[in-house]
Amino acid sequence: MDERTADRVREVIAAIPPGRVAAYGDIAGLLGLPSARMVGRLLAEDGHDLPWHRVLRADGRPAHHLAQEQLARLLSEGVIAEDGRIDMRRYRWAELVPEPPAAAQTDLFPTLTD
DNA sequence: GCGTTGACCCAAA
DNA sequence: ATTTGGGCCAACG
Repeated sequence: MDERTADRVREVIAAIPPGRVAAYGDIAGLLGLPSARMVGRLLAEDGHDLPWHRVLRADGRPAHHLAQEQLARLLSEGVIAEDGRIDMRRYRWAELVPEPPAAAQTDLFPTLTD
């Protein structure tokens, strides 16, 4: 993964508003990355500056090792976990768009669509 | 090059 | 609701 792509990933994550969340796969899909693992990998080594707590797994559960801290941080900005799980339907920010439905909201991230 | 190892994802059982 | 299995892909030894 080149630096350029890494920067785009960081941009997207940094843009997630407080109180909203996104799945690793959402971000990967948004940028056209081949695998959601890449997002997790990036955060693992270089996520300290980013709002990493707003990124969770697709099922609404936090990353295994960071579960406590992540849920605590989310809670402090209004994202309530129920039984250790976040309701993605309510808090999800970015959505993966496999096939852009007509003139969709492509202006959300004009600089990232290439 | 090959085998492991992950802040992953999804369909099926 | 969980577990299993397959697919994914870069980094490391």
